[in-house]
Parts: sequence; structure tokens; C-alpha cells
Amino acid sequence: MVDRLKRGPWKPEEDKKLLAYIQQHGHGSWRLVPKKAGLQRCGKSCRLRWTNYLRPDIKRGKFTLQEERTIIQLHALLGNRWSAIASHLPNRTDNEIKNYWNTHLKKRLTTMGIDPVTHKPLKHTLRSVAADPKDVSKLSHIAQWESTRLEAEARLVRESRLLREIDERNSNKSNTSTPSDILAATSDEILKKMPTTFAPPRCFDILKAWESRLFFSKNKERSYHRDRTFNDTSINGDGEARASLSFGFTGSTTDTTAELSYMTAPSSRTNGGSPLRFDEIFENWDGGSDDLFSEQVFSTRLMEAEINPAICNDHQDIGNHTERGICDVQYEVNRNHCNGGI
DNA sequence: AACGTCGGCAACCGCTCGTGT
DNA sequence: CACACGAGCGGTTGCCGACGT
Repeated sequence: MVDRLKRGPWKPEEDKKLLAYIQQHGHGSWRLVPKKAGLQRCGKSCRLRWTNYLRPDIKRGKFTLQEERTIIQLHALLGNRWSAIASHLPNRTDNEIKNYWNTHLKKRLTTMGIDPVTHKPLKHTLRSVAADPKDVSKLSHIAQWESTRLEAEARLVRESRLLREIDERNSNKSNTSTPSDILAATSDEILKKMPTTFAPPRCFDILKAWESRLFFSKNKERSYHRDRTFNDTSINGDGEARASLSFGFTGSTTDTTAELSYMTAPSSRTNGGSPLRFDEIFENWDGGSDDLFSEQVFSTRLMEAEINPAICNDHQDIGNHTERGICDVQYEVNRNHCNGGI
């Protein structure tokens, strides 16, 4: 008689058997696992049960806001590459992330007027759903900002991957190659692989997105037009790229200059968090006091606040944000009290 | 209380990729 | 080079509980 393989949900005793076997022997070849563990399952079923459920390092339960943001941002960069996304979220499985995306995040983005596939604004939504022209404008700005930023970050990832590949290949080449050989080969490869159009400094795109967000500000009490300059981009040895935008604004009692700088973090410093969204700062800047900046505290306007106003006032120290995330965002503000303005 | 609908999630399916022979 | 096999990945299915009528 041929043993029929069992399918469907796993029973606790089956879990126990599989767990006990793997803890004692390791899984080795998955094909042999069910036989050795005394299970009427196929090896593939055992592997899935282990990787998606039984593995001791799996984190279960509700996704944090930080995790949600990371998923959304990584999805914009990587698409449906769930395993790649999961590698940035410690202790979460690709299956869990995929399910969470399909059941929660996709719908949420759609509600916010963002296409969950392209991460770009849904044009029909901007026209029809948001009847108030102010809402249309707001949605449009947010979507525009997000889209530009994501495109820039996607390019960053592509370019750094390309450079790393080339770097690795060169370091693996035989020692007989002269430096000029390597240089020639490298330049050739870069020329072949890079887009034919000239790519502007990476961080500028992101700053330009911020700039449009900033100068579309709804606050009429301040003027943001003064001393607005983009500063140069630099890339240091750790792979960090940085650019900054300096600008001034005039308030009712103070003259303030500020610098926004965008710095990509080297991979060694990333830990699966997500970058600070600058539109969050500006939303609060518009309505907040100048002291907001001297205290280095601001309110985060979370994406979820679009649907849940109850979590709008979550205060967090900017220092927490700069230590985590794929990209670091920093800002510096220099305030000059000018006794009644300039 | 019974029934229908919906959402969440575990599990499966089929394909691709990498590796060994 | 071709083939077989194992493992991994993304898409899909189906079960089950919650909720509404």
C-alpha cells in the first residue's frame, strides 16, 4: 500500500514532531525530513511550515508603523520581491509580508490615492474622489513628493548596486591586470550600463522634491523665498552621498536660516527602518511654533493619520530617526533673532 | 439563531534558478 | 552541454473566524 501524503493545515502534534526533529538534527535535505521525522508530509510542506511558522526567530503579531513604512518604501523600490523586502525586516517572513501587503497596505495606498503598483498618484482619484480642490492639491503635492523621492531612491539603489558589482568583479580579477586595465574595463562597463542621458547628482532629486513641498507651503505668515540655494553633492568613502538645500524665511519675530540635508546611509548602518518623511516636518512647521526646531522635536504626521486622526500627535525626537532607516535625513536650523524682522 | 459575506492568513502550486553529475 | 534534483520565490487558493443582516 502506498502512503498518501497529508495536506492541509498542520496539527500541533505534527508541528511538535517537525520542531523536535529539526532542533535535534537540523533540516539537512528537506526531502528526507518528513521520513526521518515520521511525518506524512512532503519535504516542501515541511520546509514551508518551518520557514513560515515554526522557526524560533519569527516575530509574530501586528506590524509596527516603522515596519509598515519600510514595507511601503521597499515595495516602491523592489516591487513584489517579497523575500528581498523580508531581508530588511528582521524576523518577518516573506509570506507574512506578502499577506500583509495584499490585505492591508495595498488597500490603504489606494485609499490615499496612490497606485499600489506604481506608487504614483491615481489620476482618476485626484479628479473624482477628492471633491474639494484643496484636498486635490494636497493629495497631488504629497503624491508628487513621494513619487519623486522614490524614483531618486530607486536610482540610488540601482547605481550603488552597479558600482558594487563592478567593484567586486574587479577585486576578483587576476593580479596580472594593471590598474589601467581595470580602469579601462570599469569605465567601459559603466558607460555600457549607465543611462545614456546625464544623471544629475543623486540627492538633488530628493531635495527638489522637498523644495517643492516647502515652497508650496500653506503658511502665509512666513516667507520662504530668501537665500535659497542648493549645495553640492558629495560622496565619501563609506558610500554616503549628501546634498543640502539652504534657505531662509522671515517670521513675525525671527529671521531664520535653515539647511536641509539629505544623506544616504552606507549599508552597514541600515537596519530595516525607514527614512523620515520631510513632508511630515513641513506639515507641522506650517502650523507650529519656531521653538519646534530649537527643541529638535516635531510632530510626525503619519501616513495613517490620513484615516486615523487619533495618531496625529505622536511626538518623536529627530535623533531617533537619524539612527535608523535606509536613508538618513538630517536638518540643521540656525536662528538669528532680529528684533522684529529684517 | 441561522445564514451569507468578507477579510485574514496558512498552505499549496507552479515556475525559476542554482548546483551537481 | 544537458539533464536531474533541490530549494526558493511569487501568485493563488481555500479554510476559518468575525461581522452584518
